[in-house]
Amino acid sequence: MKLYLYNTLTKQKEEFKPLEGNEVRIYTCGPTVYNYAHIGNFRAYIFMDNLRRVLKKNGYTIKHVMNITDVGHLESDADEGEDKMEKAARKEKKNPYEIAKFYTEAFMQDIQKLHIDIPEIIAKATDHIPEMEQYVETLLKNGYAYETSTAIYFDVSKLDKYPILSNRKLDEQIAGARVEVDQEKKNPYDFAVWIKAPENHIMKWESPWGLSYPGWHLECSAMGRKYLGDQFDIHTGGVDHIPTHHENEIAQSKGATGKIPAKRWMHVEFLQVDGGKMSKSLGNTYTLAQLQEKGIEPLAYKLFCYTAHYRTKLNFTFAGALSAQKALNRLRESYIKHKQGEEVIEEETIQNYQKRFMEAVNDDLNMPLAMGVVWEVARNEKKSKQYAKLLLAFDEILALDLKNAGNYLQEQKEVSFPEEIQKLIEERKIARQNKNWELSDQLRKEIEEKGYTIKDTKEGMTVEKL
RNA sequence: GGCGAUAUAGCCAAGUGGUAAGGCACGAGUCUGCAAAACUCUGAUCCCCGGUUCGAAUCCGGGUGUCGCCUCCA
Repeated sequence: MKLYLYNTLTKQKEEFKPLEGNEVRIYTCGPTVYNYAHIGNFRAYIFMDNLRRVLKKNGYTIKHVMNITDVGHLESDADEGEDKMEKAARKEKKNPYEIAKFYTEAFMQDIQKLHIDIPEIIAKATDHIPEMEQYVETLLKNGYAYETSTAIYFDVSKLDKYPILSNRKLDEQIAGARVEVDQEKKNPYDFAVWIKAPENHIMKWESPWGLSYPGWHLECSAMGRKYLGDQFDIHTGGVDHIPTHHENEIAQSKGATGKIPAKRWMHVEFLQVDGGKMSKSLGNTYTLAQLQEKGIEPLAYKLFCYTAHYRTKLNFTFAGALSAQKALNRLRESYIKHKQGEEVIEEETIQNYQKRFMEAVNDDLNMPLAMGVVWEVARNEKKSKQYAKLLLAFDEILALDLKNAGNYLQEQKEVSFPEEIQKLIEERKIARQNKNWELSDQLRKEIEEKGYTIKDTKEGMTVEKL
């Protein structure tokens, strides 16, 4: 079956073929570890995981690099402002390395909660300073960079075309630019690849240009090249990377190797919150922990992401996430029922579902369409072990940990109750045995008012915390 | 101001020329002492105007609305 993926570079879906053999080389722009990652960030990593899994399902092997930015990401693309790492360090009164370590670990834990596979290679920027330094030297040697009193700048005027990912017209942009242009820059859009460290800068390294630190774009170029070569298959990131970060990565690569580093560029659209933009100032950059506090599992958030295609904006609301949570539990229950089912389904029917599912995910990762197939199988009135198995096969891509569905449902039921509630439950059991419905209903009301929900089933009463 | 998206039932969202997937919510029914849960059933002609076509949600032109980017963010 053919696999189609959209390419930002050509603005169209293209049939996917690896550059070399059966191996797909991917680079993903990872987190800047100066704070907890928020659900918007995770939309991008869920996408990354979907991509990996779809490629694997199509029989490819993967060599995937994700960077951890622990230095050099300034507050502004205009090469000014503080380094984010140092700013966070000052705020938390720690050193930048402690900050990086702490938030990298937090990030990795969140990734695991979401059942996102960790890429084969995790590359920390601070572990690759020599490679970056070398990259700068290459750029200088090739005539694509120049030194000023404050930095080494990339000279965009040396390129045949800049920018190439977006349609910005630079002249018009400059007129409205709100940033001061560094007088030493040759062109307003030249960007710093290597920055000379001011006195009070904490993270800095000895180099031919004095104590300095790398520019943000440089790390991805240098590490991508080190692990994946001059040109690799796919480069992923968020749409916000298009106009600056990826544009500049391409510029750097053209300067150093003469090539565009990736054949294909894939970008995830933004997550919005309550119909508008997500930002720290609005206080709506929720973390996974904050979702969990409201009873939304990380995997429910993942399922929520599957309601929209990755190239469209997705509007997050708590109501929407809550319904995803319900849907997730329902999916788990459906799976369990199929697992216990005895119906025999024709192999052709199974294969047909399989085919429709694969066609959906192979069409530029159309998860909403794929979920349509998943639900058809899950809610099929014929309960069959074959369907259970099929759902597990789908889950190799969805990664909702369906095989442990029973455990999740069990956990939700096995919360321990305070003594007070326990007592009410027992009283109600007795009332029901005596068919004292009035008392039973009254007790149920009491229990529900204290935040629990009761279900009377054939097997007995179950109580869950809301 | 420039650039770019998008507009499908109450909400989320597939569908890119042939009589509108799916999820959530609502309503009805089955079940239940009652309820909840579960299960079954039920709903839209696709922002507006014009054009192309035997035929358009789907193509073209023009409006309008919303959102994003151009400044840090995935």
